[in-house]
Amino acid sequence: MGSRRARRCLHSDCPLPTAYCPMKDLATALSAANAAVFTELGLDPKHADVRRSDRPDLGEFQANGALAVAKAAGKKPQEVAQSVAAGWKATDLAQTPTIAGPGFLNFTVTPEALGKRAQFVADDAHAGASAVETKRRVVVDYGGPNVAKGMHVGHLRASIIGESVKRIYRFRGDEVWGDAHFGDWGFQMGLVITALEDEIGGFDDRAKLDARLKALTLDQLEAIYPTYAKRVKEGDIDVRDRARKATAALQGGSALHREIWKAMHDVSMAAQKRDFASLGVDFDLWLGESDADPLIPDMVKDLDAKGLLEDDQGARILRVAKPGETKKKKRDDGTIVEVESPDPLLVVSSEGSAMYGTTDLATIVQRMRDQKPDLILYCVDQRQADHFEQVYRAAAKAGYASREMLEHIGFGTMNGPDGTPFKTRAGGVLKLQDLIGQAEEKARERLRENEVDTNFSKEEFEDIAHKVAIAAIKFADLSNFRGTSYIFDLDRFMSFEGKTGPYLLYQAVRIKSILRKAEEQGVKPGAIAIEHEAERSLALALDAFDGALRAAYDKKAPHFLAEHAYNLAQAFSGFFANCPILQSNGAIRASRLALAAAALKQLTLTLDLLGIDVPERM
RNA sequence: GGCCCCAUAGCUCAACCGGAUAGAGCACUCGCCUUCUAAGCGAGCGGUUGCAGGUUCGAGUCCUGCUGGGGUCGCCA
Repeated sequence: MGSRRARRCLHSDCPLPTAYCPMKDLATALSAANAAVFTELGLDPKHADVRRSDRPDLGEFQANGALAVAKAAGKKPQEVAQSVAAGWKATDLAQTPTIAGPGFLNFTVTPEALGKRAQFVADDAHAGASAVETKRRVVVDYGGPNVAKGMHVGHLRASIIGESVKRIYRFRGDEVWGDAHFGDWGFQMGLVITALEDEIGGFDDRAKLDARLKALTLDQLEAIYPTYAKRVKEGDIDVRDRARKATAALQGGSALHREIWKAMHDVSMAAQKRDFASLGVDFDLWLGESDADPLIPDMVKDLDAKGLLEDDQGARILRVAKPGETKKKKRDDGTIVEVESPDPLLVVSSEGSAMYGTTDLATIVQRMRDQKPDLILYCVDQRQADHFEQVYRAAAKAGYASREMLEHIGFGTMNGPDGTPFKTRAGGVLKLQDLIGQAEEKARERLRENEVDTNFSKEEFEDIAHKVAIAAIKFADLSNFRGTSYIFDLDRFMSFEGKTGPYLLYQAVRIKSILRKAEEQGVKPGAIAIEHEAERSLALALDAFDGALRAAYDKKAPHFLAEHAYNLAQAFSGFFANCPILQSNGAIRASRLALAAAALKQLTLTLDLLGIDVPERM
């Protein structure tokens, strides 16, 4: 099981399968069978889709295409539904559908089909998940740490969502590179270099500079940057101009500036790697904006040769608006003018330096050269949507990449209880490590209260606390649709009750405990048979994994998988409460044990796709 | 001011191509540990989907207008 060849469903082209092929999820199999009936009746099979029902009291699956088709065929929905129902042949998949309301078809699958499907999930290395039909090469750009800023809560979403998207794409068979894309090349670098210059009174004293660079820490960079950024923001022209010149010097190749930059880069990189590791986030490429820098001169020449650049107020710009695309814009003096929209991409600043759009464009060139991707996903704050639109259009105009293969996976902000972007009580930015620390402390408290099976070693205790903390933080984030902002409330996420990360870990750990005991008692899993209502619910939950995975993949939205993980955990919990495993005997015990093992495998896998690790005990 | 996003139960969030009685969790009320981890399970309570129109067999979902909130509008990223 598990090889690519073996994963192909032999019935995928079969018009009316005579036997249910468990490689397909039940909704897909029912849809195929229903489509065959539609075709036989001369109805458009695209309306034959069957999905999980909103009305479990009437059936487990539903098809409502009869209503849509009836309109096109000029028939009554009820009549269409009746002819479809009459056209259904009894198979081992489902019984003839029942008709309800204006023409809804309701299906109930057979216990045999459910058992076969659950058995497939149990035996399958991918726990019932399908692979993509055509593999693509995909770069996922996420995380976006900044050299001059430590990781704080603002980086959480980019890291958490991007990591999950990367895992989802890879799991379905694409070739995927995650790239951290460090913010290590823009104006900010000139700014911190200028700040350092002020601090040590110039760069003339070589020994002094060396000593300072040697002692440099990320904490210091973090302290310097906001101070100077604030000065510029508040109108300090002198600092701004010096920082711009320093930026241009760095990018122009000044050895001194590069040396200072490197010291800052290295100290920051080391600290960021620790933070990412603690979050369970890993990259295949630890590249940054600076790595695209060598490509910029040739790229600018190329853009120029293609006649795409224009001089404008001392800068060089690339227009990306199509004819007629304009917007009204309010100027500082209050007058309203009509300008092109989107704004042009600023390629070379009046100071001669590269802007972040320039770097992003050059990074596309770089990726097309090195990874040759079919798709590049940018997991970045929604507020940068306009910026990416500019860059993508510029890339398309220059012929570097098609517009379709560049996609911004935007997400909303993480807000505090007051609904504004998250701050600490003191009004500052909460560091990532402090946040994780707070979550871990809550986990420790709960672990101490629990007293179950508590002969944890110090190491295991800390490991569990960490895993619970990360699970709480990540699941809270990923259970919201990424596009909207959400309110960060650590107490709620760590409440250990309800729809939380810890709940999911708890369910997984309970299954592990049973499997350990089964092992000790020499009980082996056996053929799955679905009899009890709770077994049925669990099998249906296991079947739903692939649909959730495909939705998460297509929409680049991990919350579909978060939802699935919760549904599965709940279905297992109901099964656990109603269907004794080790207390039962014979074939029933073997079947239930196999179901439990399948649930654990799929739950662990789903959580892994969300970037969440499961401890052995808790 | 232009453009984009959002508004769903007291709170935090779901709802796939427009489908049936809009779902979860928290909070609140009640029941369940002699039984594989009670961080659990079951039941109840809770809704004019911001407002007003429109499209249609059918609208939380699509269209128009309005109200409220957020974001954004070239030399930061």
